[in-house]
Amino acid sequence: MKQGGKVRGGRPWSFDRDAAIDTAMLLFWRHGYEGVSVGDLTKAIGVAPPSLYAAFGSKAGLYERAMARYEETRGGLDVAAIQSAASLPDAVRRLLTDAVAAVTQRPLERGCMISSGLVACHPDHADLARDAAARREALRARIVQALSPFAKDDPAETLARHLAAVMQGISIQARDGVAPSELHAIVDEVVAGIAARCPEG
Amino acid sequence: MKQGGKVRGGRPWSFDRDAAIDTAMLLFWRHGYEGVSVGDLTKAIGVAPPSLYAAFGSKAGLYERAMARYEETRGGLDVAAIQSAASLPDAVRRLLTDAVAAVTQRPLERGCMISSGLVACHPDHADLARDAAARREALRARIVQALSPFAKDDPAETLARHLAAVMQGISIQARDGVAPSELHAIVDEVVAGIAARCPEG
DNA sequence: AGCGTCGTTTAGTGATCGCTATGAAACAGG
DNA sequence: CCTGTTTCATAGCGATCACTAAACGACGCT
Repeated sequence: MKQGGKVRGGRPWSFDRDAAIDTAMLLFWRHGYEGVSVGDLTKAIGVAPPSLYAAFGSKAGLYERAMARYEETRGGLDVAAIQSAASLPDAVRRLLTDAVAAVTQRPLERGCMISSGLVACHPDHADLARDAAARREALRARIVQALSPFAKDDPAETLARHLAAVMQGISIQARDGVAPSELHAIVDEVVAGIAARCPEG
Repeated sequence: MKQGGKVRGGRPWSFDRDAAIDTAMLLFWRHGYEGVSVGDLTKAIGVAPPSLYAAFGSKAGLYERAMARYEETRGGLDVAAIQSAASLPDAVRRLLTDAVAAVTQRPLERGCMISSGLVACHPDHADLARDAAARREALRARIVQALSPFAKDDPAETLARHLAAVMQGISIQARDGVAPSELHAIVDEVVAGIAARCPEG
Protein backbone atom coordinates (compact mmCIF):
# COMPACT_ATOMS: atom_id res chain seq x y z
CA MET A 1 0.00 0.00 0.00
CA LYS A 2 2.90 2.33 -0.68
CA GLN A 3 3.17 4.85 -3.52
CA GLY A 4 2.85 3.14 -6.85
CA GLY A 5 1.60 -0.40 -6.53
CA LYS A 6 1.51 -0.95 -10.27
CA VAL A 7 1.94 -4.06 -12.36
CA ARG A 8 1.67 -2.86 -15.95
CA GLY A 9 1.08 0.66 -17.05
CA GLY A 10 -1.48 3.08 -15.76
CA ARG A 11 -1.30 6.48 -14.16
CA PRO A 12 0.68 6.56 -10.91
CA TRP A 13 -1.04 7.28 -7.63
CA SER A 14 -1.15 10.92 -6.69
CA PHE A 15 -1.66 10.41 -2.97
CA ASP A 16 -0.33 8.05 -0.32
CA ARG A 17 -3.06 5.57 0.69
CA ASP A 18 -1.33 4.98 3.99
CA ALA A 19 -1.21 8.65 4.89
CA ALA A 20 -4.84 9.01 3.83
CA ILE A 21 -5.88 6.30 6.27
CA ASP A 22 -3.95 8.05 9.02
CA THR A 23 -5.64 11.35 8.21
CA ALA A 24 -9.05 9.72 8.20
CA MET A 25 -8.25 7.94 11.46
CA LEU A 26 -7.52 11.21 13.22
CA LEU A 27 -10.74 12.80 11.94
CA PHE A 28 -12.92 9.83 12.89
CA TRP A 29 -11.16 9.63 16.24
CA ARG A 30 -11.97 13.25 16.99
CA HIS A 31 -15.52 13.49 15.73
CA GLY A 32 -16.83 9.95 15.35
CA TYR A 33 -18.19 8.29 12.22
CA GLU A 34 -21.31 10.39 11.86
CA GLY A 35 -19.43 13.57 12.78
CA VAL A 36 -17.17 13.41 9.72
CA SER A 37 -18.48 13.86 6.17
CA VAL A 38 -16.92 12.62 2.97
CA GLY A 39 -16.28 16.26 2.15
CA ASP A 40 -14.29 16.65 5.37
CA LEU A 41 -12.25 13.60 4.43
CA THR A 42 -11.51 14.62 0.85
CA LYS A 43 -10.54 18.11 1.97
CA ALA A 44 -8.22 16.87 4.73
CA ILE A 45 -6.62 14.26 2.48
CA GLY A 46 -6.40 16.65 -0.45
CA VAL A 47 -8.07 14.49 -3.04
CA ALA A 48 -11.32 14.36 -5.03
CA PRO A 49 -14.15 12.03 -3.99
CA PRO A 50 -13.77 9.50 -6.83
CA SER A 51 -10.17 8.82 -5.79
CA LEU A 52 -11.30 8.10 -2.24
CA TYR A 53 -13.98 5.72 -3.47
CA ALA A 54 -11.61 3.98 -5.86
CA ALA A 55 -9.16 3.43 -3.02
CA PHE A 56 -11.48 2.52 -0.15
CA GLY A 57 -14.88 1.68 -1.61
CA SER A 58 -17.03 3.77 0.69
CA LYS A 59 -16.99 5.98 3.75
CA ALA A 60 -17.74 2.93 5.87
CA GLY A 61 -14.89 1.02 4.23
CA LEU A 62 -12.48 3.82 5.02
CA TYR A 63 -13.75 3.86 8.60
CA GLU A 64 -12.99 0.17 8.96
CA ARG A 65 -9.50 0.73 7.59
CA ALA A 66 -9.07 3.60 10.04
CA MET A 67 -10.23 1.41 12.93
CA ALA A 68 -7.79 -1.32 11.96
CA ARG A 69 -4.99 1.23 11.67
CA TYR A 70 -5.92 2.56 15.10
CA GLU A 71 -5.73 -0.90 16.61
CA GLU A 72 -2.32 -1.50 15.03
CA THR A 73 -0.73 1.79 16.04
CA ARG A 74 -2.63 3.28 18.99
CA GLY A 75 -4.84 0.69 20.63
CA GLY A 76 -1.94 -1.71 20.80
CA LEU A 77 -2.18 -3.63 24.04
CA ASP A 78 1.32 -4.93 24.73
CA VAL A 79 0.32 -8.40 25.89
CA ALA A 80 3.90 -9.60 26.32
CA ALA A 81 4.92 -6.66 28.50
CA ILE A 82 1.93 -7.19 30.79
CA GLN A 83 2.51 -10.93 31.04
CA SER A 84 6.03 -10.23 32.30
CA ALA A 85 4.71 -8.34 35.32
CA ALA A 86 5.67 -9.52 38.79
CA SER A 87 2.12 -9.98 40.05
CA LEU A 88 -1.52 -9.57 39.08
CA PRO A 89 -1.79 -6.10 40.62
CA ASP A 90 1.35 -5.09 38.77
CA ALA A 91 -0.06 -6.43 35.52
CA VAL A 92 -3.30 -4.53 36.04
CA ARG A 93 -1.34 -1.39 36.83
CA ARG A 94 0.66 -1.67 33.63
CA LEU A 95 -2.48 -2.32 31.61
CA LEU A 96 -4.42 0.64 32.96
CA THR A 97 -1.45 3.00 33.03
CA ASP A 98 -0.86 2.31 29.37
CA ALA A 99 -4.57 2.92 28.75
CA VAL A 100 -4.46 6.32 30.46
CA ALA A 101 -1.40 7.28 28.44
CA ALA A 102 -3.09 6.22 25.20
CA VAL A 103 -6.26 8.24 25.79
CA THR A 104 -4.49 11.41 26.95
CA GLN A 105 -1.49 11.46 24.67
CA ARG A 106 -2.87 13.67 21.92
CA PRO A 107 -4.54 16.93 22.85
CA LEU A 108 -7.09 16.88 20.02
CA GLU A 109 -7.78 13.16 19.69
CA ARG A 110 -8.67 12.11 23.20
CA GLY A 111 -10.23 8.91 24.40
CA CYS A 112 -10.06 5.54 22.72
CA MET A 113 -11.48 5.16 19.22
CA ILE A 114 -12.50 1.57 19.99
CA SER A 115 -13.60 1.76 23.61
CA SER A 116 -15.92 4.70 23.11
CA GLY A 117 -16.41 4.82 19.34
CA LEU A 118 -19.65 4.14 17.44
CA VAL A 119 -21.60 3.34 20.60
CA ALA A 120 -24.82 4.80 19.17
CA CYS A 121 -25.62 5.55 15.54
CA HIS A 122 -28.23 5.61 12.81
CA PRO A 123 -29.72 2.19 11.99
CA ASP A 124 -28.18 2.43 8.50
CA HIS A 125 -24.75 2.04 10.11
CA ALA A 126 -25.64 -0.91 12.31
CA ASP A 127 -23.02 -3.04 10.57
CA LEU A 128 -20.27 -0.64 11.58
CA ALA A 129 -21.61 -0.52 15.12
CA ARG A 130 -21.50 -4.31 15.30
CA ASP A 131 -17.92 -4.22 14.04
CA ALA A 132 -16.98 -1.73 16.73
CA ALA A 133 -18.65 -3.86 19.40
CA ALA A 134 -16.75 -6.89 18.10
CA ARG A 135 -13.48 -4.97 18.39
CA ARG A 136 -14.31 -4.11 21.99
CA GLU A 137 -14.97 -7.78 22.67
CA ALA A 138 -11.70 -8.71 20.97
CA LEU A 139 -9.90 -6.18 23.14
CA ARG A 140 -11.40 -7.84 26.20
CA ALA A 141 -10.22 -11.22 24.93
CA ARG A 142 -6.70 -9.84 24.59
CA ILE A 143 -6.89 -8.64 28.18
CA VAL A 144 -7.72 -12.20 29.19
CA GLN A 145 -4.65 -13.34 27.31
CA ALA A 146 -2.48 -10.67 28.91
CA LEU A 147 -3.63 -11.73 32.37
CA SER A 148 -3.28 -15.45 31.67
CA PRO A 149 -0.16 -15.89 33.85
CA PHE A 150 -2.04 -14.50 36.84
CA ALA A 151 -5.64 -15.62 36.50
CA LYS A 152 -7.33 -18.49 34.71
CA ASP A 153 -10.64 -19.21 33.07
CA ASP A 154 -13.70 -17.75 34.69
CA PRO A 155 -11.99 -15.31 37.05
CA ALA A 156 -9.86 -14.01 34.20
CA GLU A 157 -12.90 -13.52 31.98
CA THR A 158 -14.72 -11.55 34.64
CA LEU A 159 -11.67 -9.53 35.61
CA ALA A 160 -11.07 -8.68 31.96
CA ARG A 161 -14.64 -7.47 31.60
CA HIS A 162 -14.23 -5.41 34.73
CA LEU A 163 -11.01 -3.85 33.45
CA ALA A 164 -12.52 -3.28 30.01
CA ALA A 165 -15.33 -1.34 31.68
CA VAL A 166 -12.83 0.77 33.60
CA MET A 167 -10.90 1.47 30.41
CA GLN A 168 -14.10 2.48 28.61
CA GLY A 169 -15.00 4.84 31.42
CA ILE A 170 -11.49 6.28 31.41
CA SER A 171 -11.81 6.83 27.67
CA ILE A 172 -15.05 8.79 28.06
CA GLN A 173 -13.65 10.89 30.88
CA ALA A 174 -10.51 11.62 28.89
CA ARG A 175 -12.74 12.90 26.09
CA ASP A 176 -14.50 15.08 28.63
CA GLY A 177 -11.16 16.68 29.52
CA VAL A 178 -10.47 15.01 32.86
CA ALA A 179 -6.80 15.46 33.80
CA PRO A 180 -4.42 12.50 33.54
CA SER A 181 -3.66 12.77 37.27
CA GLU A 182 -7.32 12.11 38.07
CA LEU A 183 -7.43 9.18 35.68
CA HIS A 184 -4.33 7.78 37.35
CA ALA A 185 -6.16 8.08 40.67
CA ILE A 186 -8.83 5.78 39.26
CA VAL A 187 -6.11 3.32 38.26
CA ASP A 188 -4.65 3.44 41.77
CA GLU A 189 -8.00 2.57 43.29
CA VAL A 190 -8.65 -0.30 40.91
CA VAL A 191 -5.16 -1.71 41.48
CA ALA A 192 -5.58 -1.35 45.24
CA GLY A 193 -8.86 -3.24 45.06
CA ILE A 194 -7.23 -6.05 43.08
CA ALA A 195 -4.21 -6.15 45.40
CA ALA A 196 -6.38 -6.32 48.51
CA ARG A 197 -8.18 -9.37 47.15
CA CYS A 198 -5.03 -11.00 45.81
CA PRO A 199 -3.25 -13.86 47.60
CA GLU A 200 0.20 -12.59 46.59
CA GLY A 201 0.93 -9.03 47.78
CA MET B 1 -46.66 21.61 29.84
CA LYS B 2 -49.91 19.67 29.67
CA GLN B 3 -52.49 19.81 26.91
CA GLY B 4 -53.69 23.37 26.45
CA GLY B 5 -51.51 25.87 28.22
CA LYS B 6 -53.46 28.86 26.95
CA VAL B 7 -54.00 32.29 28.39
CA ARG B 8 -56.20 34.11 25.89
CA GLY B 9 -57.62 32.60 22.75
CA GLY B 10 -55.77 30.79 20.05
CA ARG B 11 -55.91 27.30 18.64
CA PRO B 12 -55.43 24.53 21.19
CA TRP B 13 -52.40 22.26 21.00
CA SER B 14 -52.89 19.21 18.85
CA PHE B 15 -50.17 17.10 20.45
CA ASP B 16 -48.92 16.46 23.97
CA ARG B 17 -45.56 18.20 24.44
CA ASP B 18 -44.72 15.88 27.29
CA ALA B 19 -45.34 12.76 25.26
CA ALA B 20 -43.35 14.27 22.37
CA ILE B 21 -40.33 14.73 24.63
CA ASP B 22 -40.65 11.12 25.78
CA THR B 23 -40.81 9.91 22.19
CA ALA B 24 -37.78 12.00 21.25
CA MET B 25 -35.92 10.74 24.33
CA LEU B 26 -36.38 7.12 23.30
CA LEU B 27 -35.17 7.82 19.76
CA PHE B 28 -32.11 9.81 20.87
CA TRP B 29 -31.39 7.18 23.50
CA ARG B 30 -31.35 4.44 20.87
CA HIS B 31 -29.51 6.14 18.05
CA GLY B 32 -27.74 9.17 19.52
CA TYR B 33 -28.12 12.80 18.50
CA GLU B 34 -26.58 12.49 15.06
CA GLY B 35 -28.35 9.20 14.42
CA VAL B 36 -31.83 10.75 14.56
CA SER B 37 -33.10 13.21 11.95
CA VAL B 38 -35.83 15.79 12.35
CA GLY B 39 -37.83 13.70 9.89
CA ASP B 40 -37.53 10.69 12.21
CA LEU B 41 -38.74 12.82 15.09
CA THR B 42 -41.72 14.35 13.31
CA LYS B 43 -42.79 10.96 12.01
CA ALA B 44 -42.52 9.29 15.42
CA ILE B 45 -44.32 12.11 17.18
CA GLY B 46 -46.92 12.44 14.44
CA VAL B 47 -46.59 16.14 13.79
CA ALA B 48 -45.30 18.49 11.08
CA PRO B 49 -41.88 20.13 11.41
CA PRO B 50 -43.11 23.69 12.16
CA SER B 51 -45.02 22.43 15.17
CA LEU B 52 -41.85 20.82 16.52
CA TYR B 53 -39.89 24.02 16.01
CA ALA B 54 -42.61 26.15 17.58
CA ALA B 55 -42.59 23.91 20.63
CA PHE B 56 -38.88 23.23 21.10
CA GLY B 57 -36.96 25.74 19.00
CA SER B 58 -34.58 23.36 17.30
CA LYS B 59 -33.42 19.77 17.13
CA ALA B 60 -30.71 20.63 19.67
CA GLY B 61 -33.29 22.24 21.96
CA LEU B 62 -35.42 19.12 21.83
CA TYR B 63 -32.36 17.01 22.59
CA GLU B 64 -31.65 19.05 25.71
CA ARG B 65 -35.24 18.62 26.82
CA ALA B 66 -34.92 14.88 26.18
CA MET B 67 -31.70 14.72 28.21
CA ALA B 68 -33.35 16.55 31.10
CA ARG B 69 -36.34 14.22 30.93
CA TYR B 70 -34.00 11.24 30.93
CA GLU B 71 -32.25 12.51 34.04
CA GLU B 72 -35.56 13.03 35.80
CA THR B 73 -37.10 9.68 34.95
CA ARG B 74 -34.36 7.18 34.08
CA GLY B 75 -30.97 8.43 35.22
CA GLY B 76 -32.38 9.14 38.64
CA LEU B 77 -29.74 8.28 41.17
CA ASP B 78 -31.57 7.69 44.44
CA VAL B 79 -29.15 9.53 46.71
CA ALA B 80 -31.24 9.04 49.83
CA ALA B 81 -31.55 5.29 49.35
CA ILE B 82 -27.80 4.93 48.94
CA GLN B 83 -27.03 7.11 51.92
CA SER B 84 -29.12 4.80 54.07
CA ALA B 85 -26.86 1.84 53.30
CA ALA B 86 -25.19 0.01 56.16
CA SER B 87 -21.64 0.47 54.89
CA LEU B 88 -19.58 1.87 52.04
CA PRO B 89 -19.46 -1.46 50.18
CA ASP B 90 -23.19 -1.77 50.57
CA ALA B 91 -23.69 1.75 49.26
CA VAL B 92 -21.50 1.03 46.26
CA ARG B 93 -23.39 -2.18 45.62
CA ARG B 94 -26.72 -0.38 45.64
CA LEU B 95 -25.36 2.32 43.35
CA LEU B 96 -23.95 -0.05 40.76
CA THR B 97 -26.80 -2.54 40.95
CA ASP B 98 -29.24 0.26 40.20
CA ALA B 99 -27.00 1.32 37.32
CA VAL B 100 -27.01 -2.18 35.79
CA ALA B 101 -30.78 -2.31 36.10
CA ALA B 102 -31.15 1.08 34.43
CA VAL B 103 -28.99 0.21 31.43
CA THR B 104 -30.52 -3.23 30.82
CA GLN B 105 -34.15 -2.57 31.60
CA ARG B 106 -35.38 -1.78 28.10
CA PRO B 107 -34.48 -4.14 25.28
CA LEU B 108 -34.24 -1.46 22.60
CA GLU B 109 -32.87 1.47 24.58
CA ARG B 110 -29.80 0.06 26.26
CA GLY B 111 -27.01 1.84 28.03
CA CYS B 112 -27.19 5.22 29.70
CA MET B 113 -28.10 8.25 27.62
CA ILE B 114 -25.86 10.45 29.77
CA SER B 115 -22.93 8.17 30.56
CA SER B 116 -22.30 7.19 26.95
CA GLY B 117 -24.20 9.79 24.97
CA LEU B 118 -22.73 12.45 22.69
CA VAL B 119 -19.16 11.41 23.41
CA ALA B 120 -17.99 12.32 19.90
CA CYS B 121 -19.78 14.51 17.35
CA HIS B 122 -19.48 17.06 14.58
CA PRO B 123 -17.87 20.36 15.67
CA ASP B 124 -21.17 22.13 14.93
CA HIS B 125 -22.68 20.33 17.91
CA ALA B 126 -19.85 21.08 20.34
CA ASP B 127 -22.25 22.96 22.60
CA LEU B 128 -24.40 19.88 23.04
CA ALA B 129 -21.31 17.76 23.68
CA ARG B 130 -20.21 20.18 26.40
CA ASP B 131 -23.68 19.96 27.93
CA ALA B 132 -23.49 16.17 27.94
CA ALA B 133 -20.05 16.27 29.56
CA ALA B 134 -21.39 18.66 32.19
CA ARG B 135 -24.22 16.25 32.94
CA ARG B 136 -21.70 13.45 33.40
CA GLU B 137 -19.74 15.62 35.80
CA ALA B 138 -22.96 16.50 37.66
CA LEU B 139 -23.73 12.80 37.94
CA ARG B 140 -20.31 12.27 39.48
CA ALA B 141 -21.00 15.08 41.94
CA ARG B 142 -24.24 13.38 42.94
CA ILE B 143 -22.30 10.17 43.56
CA VAL B 144 -20.05 12.13 45.91
CA GLN B 145 -23.17 13.31 47.71
CA ALA B 146 -24.60 9.81 47.87
CA LEU B 147 -21.37 8.49 49.38
CA SER B 148 -20.99 11.38 51.82
CA PRO B 149 -21.94 9.31 54.91
CA PHE B 150 -19.12 6.86 54.13
CA ALA B 151 -16.31 8.88 52.61
CA LYS B 152 -15.27 12.51 52.80
CA ASP B 153 -13.56 15.06 50.61
CA ASP B 154 -10.70 13.82 48.50
CA PRO B 155 -11.29 10.08 48.86
CA ALA B 156 -14.96 10.53 48.03
CA GLU B 157 -14.13 12.59 44.93
CA THR B 158 -11.74 9.95 43.64
CA LEU B 159 -14.03 7.06 44.49
CA ALA B 160 -16.90 8.80 42.73
CA ARG B 161 -14.77 9.25 39.61
CA HIS B 162 -13.81 5.60 39.80
CA LEU B 163 -17.43 4.51 40.10
CA ALA B 164 -18.49 6.90 37.36
CA ALA B 165 -15.94 5.26 35.08
CA VAL B 166 -17.27 1.81 35.94
CA MET B 167 -20.82 2.96 35.26
CA GLN B 168 -19.78 4.41 31.90
CA GLY B 169 -18.10 1.15 30.96
CA ILE B 170 -21.15 -0.81 32.06
CA SER B 171 -23.28 1.47 29.90
CA ILE B 172 -21.18 0.80 26.82
CA GLN B 173 -21.15 -2.95 27.41
CA ALA B 174 -24.91 -2.97 27.95
CA ARG B 175 -25.26 -1.29 24.55
CA ASP B 176 -23.04 -4.00 23.11
CA GLY B 177 -25.46 -6.61 24.36
CA VAL B 178 -23.52 -7.97 27.34
CA ALA B 179 -25.85 -9.96 29.61
CA PRO B 180 -26.97 -8.47 32.93
CA SER B 181 -25.38 -11.39 34.79
CA GLU B 182 -21.98 -10.45 33.41
CA LEU B 183 -22.49 -6.81 34.31
CA HIS B 184 -23.42 -7.89 37.83
CA ALA B 185 -20.16 -9.83 37.95
CA ILE B 186 -18.34 -6.55 37.34
CA VAL B 187 -20.28 -4.99 40.20
CA ASP B 188 -19.33 -7.89 42.47
CA GLU B 189 -15.66 -7.37 41.73
CA VAL B 190 -15.77 -3.63 42.29
CA VAL B 191 -17.66 -4.06 45.55
CA ALA B 192 -15.22 -6.74 46.67
CA GLY B 193 -12.32 -4.42 45.94
CA ILE B 194 -13.92 -1.64 47.95
CA ALA B 195 -14.78 -4.00 50.82
CA ALA B 196 -11.27 -5.40 50.97
CA ARG B 197 -9.84 -1.92 51.41
CA CYS B 198 -12.52 -0.77 53.80
CA PRO B 199 -11.98 -0.57 57.59
CA GLU B 200 -15.52 -1.74 58.34
CA GLY B 201 -16.29 -5.17 56.93
C1' DA C 1 -71.39 36.53 13.43
C1' DG C 2 -66.95 38.80 13.25
C1' DC C 3 -62.27 39.46 15.08
C1' DG C 4 -57.86 38.48 17.10
C1' DT C 5 -54.73 34.98 18.39
C1' DC C 6 -52.09 31.20 18.06
C1' DG C 7 -51.07 26.37 16.48
C1' DT C 8 -51.48 23.93 12.68
C1' DT C 9 -50.57 22.31 7.77
C1' DT C 10 -48.63 22.29 3.03
C1' DA C 11 -44.98 22.99 0.49
C1' DG C 12 -40.68 24.09 -0.14
C1' DT C 13 -36.00 26.69 1.07
C1' DG C 14 -30.76 26.33 0.19
C1' DA C 15 -27.24 23.38 1.78
C1' DT C 16 -25.13 19.21 2.35
C1' DC C 17 -25.30 14.19 2.36
C1' DG C 18 -22.80 9.87 0.21
C1' DC C 19 -21.64 8.67 -4.14
C1' DT C 20 -20.72 8.40 -9.38
C1' DA C 21 -20.78 9.14 -14.79
C1' DT C 22 -17.61 11.06 -17.84
C1' DG C 23 -13.52 12.20 -19.91
C1' DA C 24 -8.86 14.04 -19.49
C1' DA C 25 -4.10 12.95 -17.72
C1' DA C 26 -0.06 10.04 -16.88
C1' DC C 27 2.19 6.14 -17.19
C1' DA C 28 4.21 1.14 -19.78
C1' DG C 29 4.89 -1.42 -23.70
C1' DG C 30 5.22 -1.61 -28.69
C1' DC D 1 4.47 8.07 -32.26
C1' DC D 2 0.18 4.92 -30.84
C1' DT D 3 -2.59 1.81 -27.87
C1' DG D 4 -3.91 0.00 -23.49
C1' DT D 5 -4.30 0.63 -18.69
C1' DT D 6 -5.11 2.98 -14.56
C1' DT D 7 -5.89 7.11 -11.81
C1' DC D 8 -7.21 11.54 -11.76
C1' DA D 9 -10.47 15.93 -11.35
C1' DT D 10 -14.79 18.17 -12.98
C1' DA D 11 -19.25 18.27 -12.42
C1' DG D 12 -23.33 16.73 -10.80
C1' DC D 13 -26.49 12.80 -9.44
C1' DG D 14 -30.88 11.95 -6.35
C1' DA D 15 -31.77 11.99 -1.57
C1' DT D 16 -31.87 13.93 2.71
C1' DC D 17 -30.39 17.45 5.99
C1' DA D 18 -32.28 21.15 9.46
C1' DC D 19 -35.38 24.56 9.01
C1' DT D 20 -39.16 28.07 7.46
C1' DA D 21 -42.58 31.26 4.66
C1' DA D 22 -47.34 31.46 3.99
C1' DA D 23 -51.88 30.23 4.43
C1' DC D 24 -55.40 27.61 6.93
C1' DG D 25 -58.09 26.31 11.00
C1' DA D 26 -59.69 26.23 15.76
C1' DC D 27 -60.39 28.40 19.55
C1' DG D 28 -61.93 32.73 23.18
C1' DC D 29 -63.87 36.99 23.17
C1' DT D 30 -67.03 40.71 21.99
